[in-house]
Amino acid sequence: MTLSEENYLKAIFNLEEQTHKSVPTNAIAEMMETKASSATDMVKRLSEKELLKYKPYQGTRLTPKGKSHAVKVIRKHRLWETFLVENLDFSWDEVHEVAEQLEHIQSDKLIHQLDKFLGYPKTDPHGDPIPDEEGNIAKIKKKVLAELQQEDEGICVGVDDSSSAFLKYLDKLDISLGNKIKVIEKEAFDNSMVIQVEENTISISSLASKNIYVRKTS
Amino acid sequence: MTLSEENYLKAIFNLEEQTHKSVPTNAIAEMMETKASSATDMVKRLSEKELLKYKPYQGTRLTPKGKSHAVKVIRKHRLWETFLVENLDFSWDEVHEVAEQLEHIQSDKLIHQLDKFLGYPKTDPHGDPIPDEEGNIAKIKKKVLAELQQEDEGICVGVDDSSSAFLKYLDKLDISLGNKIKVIEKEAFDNSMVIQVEENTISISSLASKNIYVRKTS
DNA sequence: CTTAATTTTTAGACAAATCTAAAAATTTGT
DNA sequence: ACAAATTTTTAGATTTGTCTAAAAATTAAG
Ligand SMILES: [Mn+2]
Ligand SMILES: [Mn+2]
Ligand SMILES: [Mn+2]
Ligand SMILES: [Mn+2]
Repeated sequence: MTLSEENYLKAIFNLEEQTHKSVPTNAIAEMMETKASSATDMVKRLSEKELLKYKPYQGTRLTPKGKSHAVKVIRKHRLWETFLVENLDFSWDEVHEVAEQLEHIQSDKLIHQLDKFLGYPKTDPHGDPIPDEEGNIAKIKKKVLAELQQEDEGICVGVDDSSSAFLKYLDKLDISLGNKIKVIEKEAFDNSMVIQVEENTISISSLASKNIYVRKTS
Repeated sequence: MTLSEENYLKAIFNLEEQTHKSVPTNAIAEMMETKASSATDMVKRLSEKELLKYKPYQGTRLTPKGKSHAVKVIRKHRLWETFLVENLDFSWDEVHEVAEQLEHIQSDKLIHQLDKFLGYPKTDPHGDPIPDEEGNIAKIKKKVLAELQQEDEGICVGVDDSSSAFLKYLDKLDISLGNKIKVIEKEAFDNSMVIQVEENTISISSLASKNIYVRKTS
């Protein structure tokens, strides 16, 4: 399995998770930041290897074999991100690029031992669940902050957009995983919110509140 | 810089260190386990990028730029090997393959932080010096065990052959880095030796004793 | 239902890294 | 010195992954 094949597999897995429908070629190309013709070529190769089912013009779906491989790559990605933050003083907005490389290292022992070294973490630095050795992914109970009503309280458990720009913005507002968040006010006009994060009271836009996940506590 | 280019650079660096002469194409091909024609192609590409000087039929020598890059890859290789042994319970005969992949991960911060995390180790699990951030490689004072005379004593500081087979053999004999070794007897007939390693007395062949490095202490 | 817009595939080209087979240069042996 | 052996390079082919441009299929609109 080549690096490029693994990246496509991961992209297709994520797209399929979102819609639970067969994935259009253009969606793959967009996610991979490549051309549709390249995506077609790759999809044909992966189909040849029985990692996915592909019908021309009908899009693709991963086979169990393809899914299982994609999940392994995601497991590695999230374990490495955890290592970078926990042990090498990376911040959560710096880890993605490096994990994007590390996720392709081939060694069962390495990943097993890394998991052990980290103490079998359940989630990565962005709150995303780390698949276990058998490929099971725990479902994390979460709601978008934007859905909470005035006076509602929750704990920050993840982000939808984990781009460096958004994560840095959250750092500036002192919002991080595990923080207690309370909705003070919701502005109907633009859907912005005034929230209390631990001790601080701040205002955030609708765009931001739609990208923050919380576990409701009240 | 591609993975393959980095592997060639490292191979050429090592060959040049051995002989301090310009490196023949066949030697490169042999070390890379590839064909001479492939080595020629790659050497031309690296020459194009000014990482080495290549004159047809005359062999190649790395430029300072090429050397510096090779040393960076070696630094990464040895830091990762150290991490695997120190933190992930790998044994010294298991690390090479994985480090061979990890050495190509591109991130200055990663390698700087890994070095810090490990406590700035001076040598890797095979006793080889780890180049510092500026590319300086400490010279390790060492002698092959085979050169010691009867009654001489030393400390095991490295191995020449770090193949898995040889390292496992050393494990079986309980020889590891830092062990005190004393020459009890040298057999003129086949150059085998009887040595005392810490508390154990064992006999080793000439081939083995030529692949073990010691720092003489008496 | 037929045309227009969009999506997807095919055709052909290119760079990287490799190979085999053949040609060319260098080194060795007498 | 000259033929033979060895080393090295070239020529041409292959695989992976990508691209552009054009053709084909599907979907949307009037
Ligand atoms: Mn990746
Ligand atoms: Mn993540
Ligand atoms: Mn390598
Ligand atoms: Mn080593």
